[in-house]
Amino acid sequence: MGDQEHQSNEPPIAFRYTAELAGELETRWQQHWDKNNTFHQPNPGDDDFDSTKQKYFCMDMFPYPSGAGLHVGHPEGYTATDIVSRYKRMRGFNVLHPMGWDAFGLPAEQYAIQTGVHPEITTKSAIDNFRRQLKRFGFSYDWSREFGTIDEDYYKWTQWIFLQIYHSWFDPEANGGVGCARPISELIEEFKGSKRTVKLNPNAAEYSGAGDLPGGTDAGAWEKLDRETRKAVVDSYRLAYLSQQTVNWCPMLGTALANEEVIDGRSERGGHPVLRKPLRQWMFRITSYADRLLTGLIDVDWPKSTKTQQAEWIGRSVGAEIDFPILDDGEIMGESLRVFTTRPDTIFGATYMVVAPEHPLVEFAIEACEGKTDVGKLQAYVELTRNRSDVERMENKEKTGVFTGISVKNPATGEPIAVWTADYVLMGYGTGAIMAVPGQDQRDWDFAKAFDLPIVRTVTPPPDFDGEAYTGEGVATNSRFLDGLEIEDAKTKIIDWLGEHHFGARKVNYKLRDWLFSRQRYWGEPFPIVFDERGDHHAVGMDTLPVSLPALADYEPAVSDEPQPLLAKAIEWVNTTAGEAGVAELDPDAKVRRETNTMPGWAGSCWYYLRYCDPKNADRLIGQEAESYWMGDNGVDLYIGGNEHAVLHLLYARFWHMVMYDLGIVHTKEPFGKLFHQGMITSFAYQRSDKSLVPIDQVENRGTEENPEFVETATGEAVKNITAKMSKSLKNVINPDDVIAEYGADTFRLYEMYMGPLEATKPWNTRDIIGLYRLMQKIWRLCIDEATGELRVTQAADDQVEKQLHRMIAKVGEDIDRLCFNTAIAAVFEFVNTAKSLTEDQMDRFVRTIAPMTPHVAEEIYAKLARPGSITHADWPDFDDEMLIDDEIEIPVQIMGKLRSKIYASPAANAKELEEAALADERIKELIAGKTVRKIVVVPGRLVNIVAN
RNA sequence: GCCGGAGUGGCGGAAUUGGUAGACGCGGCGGAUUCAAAAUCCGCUGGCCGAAAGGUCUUGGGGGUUCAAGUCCCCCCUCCGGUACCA
Repeated sequence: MGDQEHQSNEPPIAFRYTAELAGELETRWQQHWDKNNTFHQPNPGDDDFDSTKQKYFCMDMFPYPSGAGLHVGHPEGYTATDIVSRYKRMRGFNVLHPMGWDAFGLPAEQYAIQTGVHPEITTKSAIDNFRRQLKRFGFSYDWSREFGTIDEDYYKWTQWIFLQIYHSWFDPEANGGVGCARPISELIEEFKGSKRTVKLNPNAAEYSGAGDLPGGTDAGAWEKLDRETRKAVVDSYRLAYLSQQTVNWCPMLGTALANEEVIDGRSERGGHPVLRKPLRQWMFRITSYADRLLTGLIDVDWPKSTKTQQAEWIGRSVGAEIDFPILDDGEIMGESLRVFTTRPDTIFGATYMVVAPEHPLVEFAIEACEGKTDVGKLQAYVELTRNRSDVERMENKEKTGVFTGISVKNPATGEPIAVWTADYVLMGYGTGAIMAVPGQDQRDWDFAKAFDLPIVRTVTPPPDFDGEAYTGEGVATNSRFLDGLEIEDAKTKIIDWLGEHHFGARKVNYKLRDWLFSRQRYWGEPFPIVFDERGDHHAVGMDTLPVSLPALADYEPAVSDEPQPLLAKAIEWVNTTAGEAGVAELDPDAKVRRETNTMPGWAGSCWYYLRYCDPKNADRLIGQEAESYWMGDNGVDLYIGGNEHAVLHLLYARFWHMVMYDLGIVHTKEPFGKLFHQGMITSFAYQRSDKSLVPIDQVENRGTEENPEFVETATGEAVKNITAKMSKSLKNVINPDDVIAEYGADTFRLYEMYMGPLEATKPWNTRDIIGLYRLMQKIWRLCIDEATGELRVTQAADDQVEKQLHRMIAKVGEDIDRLCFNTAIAAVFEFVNTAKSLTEDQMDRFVRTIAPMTPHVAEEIYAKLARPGSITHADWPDFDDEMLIDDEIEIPVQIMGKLRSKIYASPAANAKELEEAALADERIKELIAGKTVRKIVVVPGRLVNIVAN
């Protein structure tokens, strides 16, 4: 405080690199870039488009513009893509580096409920704030391509894509069995022309396993069918379909959620409890693409962990479906219970069956098995499990169940076995029924023990095995004709046997479920669908898009057990005519009601990368020329974002892309050629001994700087200094605006890139920022006279500096290519620490090298050097390979692998020369005296190792 | 439980292909400058032994392969992320 008096006595250094100076030059250049459209990238077909250049599509995961503004996590990935984009421009690429807004979503709607302010108003002001903050970082986005998912021009095409999916079906035989989406009109033509058997889609999830196929599986000739049956058949093929089904209902959010959005029985957003409730919903037949979604992962350059996560979510498993004939008083009655198993080889050990409580056979048993089992108990069990939430199910894994009274015949042993129901079998996977093999499955073992059911081992465990169920390798036993076979051979043999006797066949199953696409919220894209008076759905006409979201008087969800979508409140909007809605197949005056569900937040993010390529196109979602150029061979060349999207967004977007690929809208098989996840930025936090966390302002250090002793102020309890997620409640959130005000944007960019590897989780440490601020000052002082603000140029080039400059250029370029920004910055440190003065030409190359990382200061010095145009479009400096080689290098000499001496030699010295030089070294001579040299390993240019004892 | 990733000085981290472990930054110590401080500049900074030269130990722990291991192999521990009654 008092220091200021003294400071004011000093002569001011007018052009020192301070936060004020940084702020001045940064905002000046940001305005300049804005005014001159410096980052504008023309499209193919534009007058100023340079078609000789290769493309580079470099993209961030666009943010949800929250009212809280940018978090320090946002600029981490954004700085990385900005550095790469600027670098690639300088390397002569046409760079597509866009930004937009993922702007539909719950927070704005929740806020609207509280305040009555329309979400559009709050969202738009949040966008303005985000844009202001991003511009303050100097990111080189082509802002002319900016859009939000809430823009009508944009969601018009989101709705359009929905209709493309709605109007399509998946032909699994197409493309030699790979499968392909085709227009639904082609399917109908094939039905009409009798080129295809008219039947319900055998792969339709809404029908499978339940045995409730209306009109049977084979419907007969198309002409003879009534309207309802035709419709049921066609809808069973559509890639977008309506289904009355049990959904994940979240009462707190007032909406149903996709499986991917439910984590441990709670909502992914907010962590609210999720219940199971039947609801009529729009679904996407993403399961048709399970195999392509899986195999497509092989060729993309994505983090291994992300590929694994998606692969596991898809959950392919190979096994067999086996029919167990249902017995009526010991006689086969014609119906069978079908199960899926990955271990058909263990069928001789299948001593009982289990079906899920929702399985139709249980319903049948309740009606038909009076006297064979306690039907009341059975019914009570079904009731109990239905009301049990997922959270409860996960917490309590004790095996429970009831005998259904039904028996089936084990086709392998011929023995009758009992059918039980238990909630450890899930209706949603396989056929909702299993053959229980307690000898080889721990869950079945636990159940068998709990209910005293027989256990037969069919794989011989090792002699020292002392566990319960044995799941390891071994040979079959107690399995008649399989005995002695290894598991894989036994599987093949039993599947063949089952096939011959018509008991079953090989089958591939997936964990992936169809994608629930309806939400009962307001702030989302309306569906381009109407319902006629019979309740049948119709697509609105393409030329009536967009179906605009109507304003509402209030956004409060109706409190009701029967969920009611909010849009139902917009009565005038809901009720329209077929003519208005552009439904050609109905009479124009026919009354129709609009779909009142909205699309989930994922819809807009499923295809935004395509719109960036051609954001203003009014006629198509993307022009052909733009698509072909920007998507190129690889799709998006670099896509950076958080790994929280490893499954959700990245799986959904791939699915939409694949459908669009099949329909000829895009030409690459995958949307994102290279994907990278930036790590989380954490913060320091304090933890009590019970592992609970204490807000940062309730802790004090009662020790010293070197030996800190942190205690909670209120209680005096010792707390541990740890790193944890930044959160409001811990008061350890860093606001990027504050950091920029204190140090400038270039320093901020450098700091986040220097913290560590881009992918690593790293703690924010304000103490460390100063080092990067000092680097900025050193860069500035190296080029600018702090007293005059003029360039500081020397005439005579220093050889050593010249050499270092070449090295830095080589290192920085190489490190940017491999996204190792921390080591690139270390190379800049090394250069600046060595170089005391630069020639004009050296300075020019120096600032071009640092320009991708610190664009403002680089642009300022470049302008002072009076170079024409923006440094943005300057060429990346060349370096000379010759300059990277030293005249003489240090070669370590080891004896028995331990460093004993160093010799100096030409980097070109061969093995013989190095060996001689090493043996001639005084210290080495001394150390090997009296020993026998057994071997000398020489790695030219690296080291000499003498094996002597 | 299963799947992925990680564990290196006081702290963040480097070591790209098995070849000098600790680049670079922070912090710390010492010095120059200053009436003094800030800022800046210079030097030192993994532990232990030693006055020094040097020696010795050291990349979570234990074993192994190799002339040579932070890096490869086997076993174990800890932390982070994902996932889970998926048959």
